[in-house]
Amino acid sequence: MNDATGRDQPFPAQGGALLGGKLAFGVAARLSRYLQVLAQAHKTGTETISSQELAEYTNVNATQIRRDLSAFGKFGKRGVGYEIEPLMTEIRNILCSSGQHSIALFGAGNLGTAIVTSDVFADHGFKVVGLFDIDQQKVGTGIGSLRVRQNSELPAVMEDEEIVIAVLAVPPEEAQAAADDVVRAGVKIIFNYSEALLEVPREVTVHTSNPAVELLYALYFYFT
Amino acid sequence: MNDATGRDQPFPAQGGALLGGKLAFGVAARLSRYLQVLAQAHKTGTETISSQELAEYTNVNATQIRRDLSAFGKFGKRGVGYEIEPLMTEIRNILCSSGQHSIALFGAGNLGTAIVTSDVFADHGFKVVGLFDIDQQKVGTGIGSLRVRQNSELPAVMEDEEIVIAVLAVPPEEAQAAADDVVRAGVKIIFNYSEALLEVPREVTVHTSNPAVELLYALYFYFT
DNA sequence: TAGATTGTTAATCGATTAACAATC
DNA sequence: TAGATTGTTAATCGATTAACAATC
Repeated sequence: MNDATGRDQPFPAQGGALLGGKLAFGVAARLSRYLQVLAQAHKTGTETISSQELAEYTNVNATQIRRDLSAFGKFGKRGVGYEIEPLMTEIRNILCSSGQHSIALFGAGNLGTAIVTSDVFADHGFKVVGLFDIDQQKVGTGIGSLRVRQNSELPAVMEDEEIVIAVLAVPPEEAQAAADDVVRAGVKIIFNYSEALLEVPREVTVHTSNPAVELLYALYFYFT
Repeated sequence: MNDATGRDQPFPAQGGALLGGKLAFGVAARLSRYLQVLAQAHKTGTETISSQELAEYTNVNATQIRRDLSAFGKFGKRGVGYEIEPLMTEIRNILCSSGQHSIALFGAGNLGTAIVTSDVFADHGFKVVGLFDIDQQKVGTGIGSLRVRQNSELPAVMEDEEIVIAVLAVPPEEAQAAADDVVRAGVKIIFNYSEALLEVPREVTVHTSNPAVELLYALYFYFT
């Protein structure tokens, strides 16, 4: 069977989920969310989960979830659901994210400290390997097992570690300067916790954390 | 002209953006993101913005943006773009979010402190009116102009202030207990900064912050 | 077996995109 | 005017949903 592009596919074609072997944007985003829920359910000792339960936690329709997963194989058991651990492995393989990924964290203030001491990134194989701050008072001090470095030390750290991602936990007025530093050092993905708009070259991807934006439309649906 | 539902609409119907006077989910989400970018651009003193520029910052297609906006009126000037301040007012009206909204913040640790001292919520009219922690050592101390209270004081605070939103900035192992507290007090929207999965009644909406999820699929598109 | 849930189809709806006349 | 950008159309693609046979 051919997909809409008219070419034979290396994987079973399903409603355009795959474009020439590459996942469609939406599918990849949803698979990541499934993985997050699976990881948390796994922590609590749960062993199987149904598409219905996954749907409740991800706000993705249960049929959509079954359809997304069945594009890659028959991972479920009828009448039972999906085994969590094997499914996590499958999704990690599909997303090419089974390994460890090193990240550089900018900002050793309250937010940076909160990030370093939490598991939000660690749970998905992300490890903070460098912590940077422009405040000379903080440079040299330690947070957890990390020593705070100057921003200018990023290139040196990147000689030892392959760093593709930088997380900016700095005040909005410092965000652009930090972004410039990490772009210059060759980082390709920036996660921006500040509300500032960042100017970056086209090949660099910026993801901005936007709690207020999510609350705005949640409120809209609450009030109407 | 009728929309796909076959009923006359109180607003100009545009490709199903409006469902019986209520915005479609996707439209409301995008309008919120436009508002965030407009607010930041406004801060830097910019007065007009083109759909192309908005597209770069929101990762929404420029045609989509023009189409979303033109469903509510002709806000732009051909050859120039959109005036930022009036457009913000229009979008706030569409989203019914022109006023101030009070939020309760749980967790007076590093993350809670970072939130209270930043503008991410304040920029969109959200004001933290109550700060709560279960750590008795912290209760009574002050962060900014706020005094840390016991979780059990939430109902009392809600007698003075209408609080629809709670933000949970607590460790994952405390998140469910905090969620139970806020649900019991009648809060309808929870923003969860922890990675924990929360069990809440059907009428309560949970939004979970998921930086790692966004990085997972950003990495996928970087590696493929 | 009986109950539950997957895998899959088909139909509909919303999002995306290119293109371009209108007009500032 | 010339250049730029909106407002709008039309065509395509992906997401959503209900429904249900297959099967654990």
